Amino acid sequence: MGRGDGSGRLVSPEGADDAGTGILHVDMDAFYASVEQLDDPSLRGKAIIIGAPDGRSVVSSASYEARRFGVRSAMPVGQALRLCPHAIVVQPHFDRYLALSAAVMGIFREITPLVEPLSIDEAFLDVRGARRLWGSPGEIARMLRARVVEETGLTCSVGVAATKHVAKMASTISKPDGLLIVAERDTDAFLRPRPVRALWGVGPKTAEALEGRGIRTVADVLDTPRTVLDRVLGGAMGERLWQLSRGIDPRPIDTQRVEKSVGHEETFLEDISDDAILRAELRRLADRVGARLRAGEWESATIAIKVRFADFTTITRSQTLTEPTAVGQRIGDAAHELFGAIERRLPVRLIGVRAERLRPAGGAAPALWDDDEEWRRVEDALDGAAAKFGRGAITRATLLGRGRAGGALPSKPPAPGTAGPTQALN
DNA sequence: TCTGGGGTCCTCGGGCGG
DNA sequence: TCTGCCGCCCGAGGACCC
Repeated sequence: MGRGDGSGRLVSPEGADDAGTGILHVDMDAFYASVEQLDDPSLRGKAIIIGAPDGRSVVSSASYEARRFGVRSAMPVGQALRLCPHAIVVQPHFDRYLALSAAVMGIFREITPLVEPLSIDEAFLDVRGARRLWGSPGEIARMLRARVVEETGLTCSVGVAATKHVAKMASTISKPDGLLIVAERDTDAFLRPRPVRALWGVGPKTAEALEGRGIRTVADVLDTPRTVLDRVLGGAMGERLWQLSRGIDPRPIDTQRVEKSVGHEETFLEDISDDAILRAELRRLADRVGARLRAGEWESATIAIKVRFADFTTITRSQTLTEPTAVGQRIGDAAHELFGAIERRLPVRLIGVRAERLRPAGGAAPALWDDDEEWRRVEDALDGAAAKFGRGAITRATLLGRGRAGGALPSKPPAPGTAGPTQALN
């Protein structure tokens, strides 16, 4: 989501040169806030902040009326309200955002199949193959903006360029409700005056490191030898910056991005020292992670936990399992083991569980277990049956007492501690 | 002022095997 | 058999993005 306040906006005039372009970056304007204003007319034209009202919440999105007062995403809600005391805090409605996101992505896919969603509210489109059908990239961008506002009531900003990186920079500069086309031949002139902070991957720390050496704009980067960039930023980042500042970005539109990890974390309303509460929370998070893995038909080979202490220091610990799993119980066991090895000197502010190194569930079975209550019932049945008959005697019928679709039974019982429907029944 | 939750990618250091 | 080198994997932490 864009973080600007809309000042210093640049847009292209009708009929602007779009030679050599073909990549669009579409970014919805203040997406969550705009959806709330769409659904509740009494909020229109007002400063609104999307966030939970509790003490430790941050701003997820803010209307442009609030941004004018300096309110930004990721800012603590308390701070935002000091900057803009009349702002209305609205609780997020993620289901609604997802539905509108799906509608918008649907419009994109009617224009070209080459759509790469980047997040809930933005996507790259490759329209180079759609010219004959819809016109030039500039014409397609204008049509797309009109369709989005007609069909959803929401506005978006679009950058049109020869590469993903320049298209993204262009959409950011055109916000809100704008269109900026950067013809291929104008790329260098477009990039040169931009601050280094505008380059993809340059955040506060990298910008500080660069500015400490007098590198403030893209033009400065162009004047800096590659060896210096490598020394300051490391090889990978040095190369990326060197290329992006020259408008080099060969990344194609990736329509098939796969998840690499899934996790859940939670910041407590108050810091917690009680071991039992923290362990119970780890179990709860592990169950949610397991449910997500099963829903996506994934297994995870590595479980990681994250602990943030009262002083905001944050540590992570991870463990590679002997067998990949999607079972909440097993994930929770690993999380407890990792947690037990941590030296705790301070109360805990945040705790999280993440499953990494995902792979498709072994051989697999669709996610049979789509809610945790059912899963617990099955776990209980499994434990009960194992105690009574031994694990080797467990069958699907023993567990469920009714028929369900699924694969063959395992040839041997699962190892203790790894038993669960995903392994036991596939 | 007091810092969410979901992620990705990169770097660095240590262990290990050839 | 010992040592050094190299590549690879793993774990931890940090920066960044929305």
